[in-house]
Amino acid sequence: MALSSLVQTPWKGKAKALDQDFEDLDPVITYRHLHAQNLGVRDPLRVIALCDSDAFYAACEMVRLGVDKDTPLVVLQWDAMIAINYPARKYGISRLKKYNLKELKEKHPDLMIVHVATYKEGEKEPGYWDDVDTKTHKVSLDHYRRESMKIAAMFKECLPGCETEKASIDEAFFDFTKCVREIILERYPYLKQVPLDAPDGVDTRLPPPPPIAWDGLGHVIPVNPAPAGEGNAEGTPSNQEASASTRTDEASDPPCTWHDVALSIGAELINKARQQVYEKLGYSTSAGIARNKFLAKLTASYKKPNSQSILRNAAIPKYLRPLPFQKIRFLGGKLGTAIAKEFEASTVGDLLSISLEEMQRKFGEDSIWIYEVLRGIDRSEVKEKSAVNKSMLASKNLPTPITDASEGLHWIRVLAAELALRLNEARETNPNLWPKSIVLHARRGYEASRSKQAPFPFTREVTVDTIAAAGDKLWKELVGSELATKVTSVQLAFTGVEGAEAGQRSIEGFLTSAQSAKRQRGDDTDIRHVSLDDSLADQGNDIATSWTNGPSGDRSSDAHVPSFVCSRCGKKIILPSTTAPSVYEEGHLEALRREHDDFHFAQDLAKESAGGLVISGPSKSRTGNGKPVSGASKGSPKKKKRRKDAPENVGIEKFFRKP
DNA sequence: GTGGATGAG
DNA sequence: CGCTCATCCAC
Repeated sequence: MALSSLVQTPWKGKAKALDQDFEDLDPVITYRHLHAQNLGVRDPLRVIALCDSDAFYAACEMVRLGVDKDTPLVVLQWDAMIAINYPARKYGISRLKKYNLKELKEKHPDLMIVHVATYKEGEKEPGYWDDVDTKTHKVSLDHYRRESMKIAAMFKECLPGCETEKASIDEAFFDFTKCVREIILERYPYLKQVPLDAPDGVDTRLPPPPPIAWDGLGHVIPVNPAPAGEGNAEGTPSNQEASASTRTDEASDPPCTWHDVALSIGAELINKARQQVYEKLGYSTSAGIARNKFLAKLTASYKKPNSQSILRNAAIPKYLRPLPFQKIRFLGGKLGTAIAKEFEASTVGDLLSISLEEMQRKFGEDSIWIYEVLRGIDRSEVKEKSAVNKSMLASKNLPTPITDASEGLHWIRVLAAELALRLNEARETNPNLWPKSIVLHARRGYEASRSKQAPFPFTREVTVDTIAAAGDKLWKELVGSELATKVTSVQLAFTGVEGAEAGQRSIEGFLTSAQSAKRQRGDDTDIRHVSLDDSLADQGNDIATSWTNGPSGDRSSDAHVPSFVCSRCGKKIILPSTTAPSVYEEGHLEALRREHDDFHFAQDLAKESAGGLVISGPSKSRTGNGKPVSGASKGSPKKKKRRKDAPENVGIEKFFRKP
């Protein structure tokens, strides 16, 4: 019944109000809008894309194994399926169910079943083994992380000048607004000048846009979707990319706008990039193109795999209304559940009757974000993220809880080995990367997990031993002297991982100059060649650490107090005797010396860099644009506190423990 | 800075 | 499901 009132002819008269709940979907676009440089999130020609990799982990394994694209393949982690590629989904295999692998193989002889790579006791690097066992192995996701970086790099290469934000291991956002604007001006040069007879000067509405050839650009989500049960809804195979043209009520679609032109150009751009990624790297992807991030994300899932979809503004109302709102980013968790309960709602349409005031009364000031999102508005920006993750976590769940104290130390060592490998690999491209602190989490039975953390001093050579020693110390603080039993989960993490993020050349040039300067000085503070930890580092996960006296001269004349004198600053460095002796603490003097050396090294770096190299401090993410608060506090909603901005650059000394 | 909670994938 | 990552907040 309401249908007839919705099927109107919006292009008749002023093209306004496509739907009374959704304003702002057909704004007047003027020459001023087109020529403006920084309209940001309010730009009426904004174009955002979200691209994600189809069944990413499974795709990684397919590429690694070089199998045909139609090969059904699943990825296991112990006996759970963590990825199922699309060919395998045709067998009805789903993520949740547990499978008897024998039966599964018998039923589908061509199904490839791959277990993720694992670290194995005694092996230095993760690998693919036949005898995976959760009691002795630890999962490694390194391969996926590396492939993810390759894909991200290729997207950036294919899309120069586009803002990109890697949102997770398998997806990224792109802001095409700027490049699209340039292309529009190139293709339609008559828009460069405001016509002399324009009634309102730069504020004159743009002339009608040219017709859009959607062919090959993806699925254009229909403005008036076919009723459920007929037509090609999701899942129906279709070779045609744009499917709207077969419908009889096509005529009721409103005419295209300049924003639709912009979307179609965005679709061209992402399409080319996706093709490159597929051809060069072998990964199929799905993309969504829309006016903002949350809609782009939603749109990407319209048709998968290996496809892309476009959501015109005009299609937003009917696309959103029936959508279960808990599918929207940030409404999938407790907040979404609370909203569903509070208003007895399940779809976006159910919530459109809730006024902003009521929403805010129940869920706080910030829920204006929710109010807007339900109406297709999202002001969050596509923000370039640092290439390096700020934290690095290695964790292990223990199916059989720890019964012996030594087991905890064993797992810490395995986790430390992984962290060492990962940090050092990251340092290959970002040499002076370091974590501000190290954190150990442990959980007993089903209790909440507890954690302890400590600063992690800068050292150029990060070894298993350095990390394990720090981990062991935290372990003692965490579980104390009481017997470590019933521990069901151990996590070791680096946090505050950062370093120089300036251009690669400047970093390298800088390092070599610093090092050659050092060589010229004839400094002998570099003791890496006699480092105890270095000799141990080659032994993989071996725990054995027998105490050997350092090379002669390592100790001062005082035989009772382990110490040394720095040749650069003359300072006597004494090993603090605050902790009880332990096999894991025997390398401490060496560690201290290296640390002290690294202190000088970094000071040199800081001095010589003066303007060249930027050591970035923690940069605050601004929250003034209506973004959701992801870490919502439980209980009654709190008002958001505006925190003061931290200074952009933090002195390098902050990151060092004073020697 | 520390430790916990929430959310996404 | 197990393993990650990020961000926020009270302390």
